[in-house]
Amino acid sequence: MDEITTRRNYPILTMAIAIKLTGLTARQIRYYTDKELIKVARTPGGQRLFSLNQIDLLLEIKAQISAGFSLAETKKFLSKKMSHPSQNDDQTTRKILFDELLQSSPFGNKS
DNA sequence: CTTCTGACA
DNA sequence: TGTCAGAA
Repeated sequence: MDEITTRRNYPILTMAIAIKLTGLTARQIRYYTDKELIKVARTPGGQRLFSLNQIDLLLEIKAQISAGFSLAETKKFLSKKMSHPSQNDDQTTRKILFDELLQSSPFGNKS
């Protein structure tokens, strides 16, 4: 596991930040974490702390729920996602973004 | 002041 | 899910 991955798993983000970054309500975030859709870290005082990766998972949960999936289905979906990290790593993502750049015109034909 | 839990609508 | 109370 490289340093970047380790840092992206550092749990230091508060509820307030998670709310702003995901657009979800505190109620929803607590509900999802309680349902173990994702397991978050806690401060000695019991406050939830999220890592960048967990914020990302929250966004995926939001997308799944918005798409009409149940919590149970979303939970399975995330489990599968976790078991196939190679499908979503940086190299793959960068190639996708690069290919998209190649497809757009380099001559600013769109205003 | 912010977040947590449990509970009721 | 929203919201309220009481505690941390």
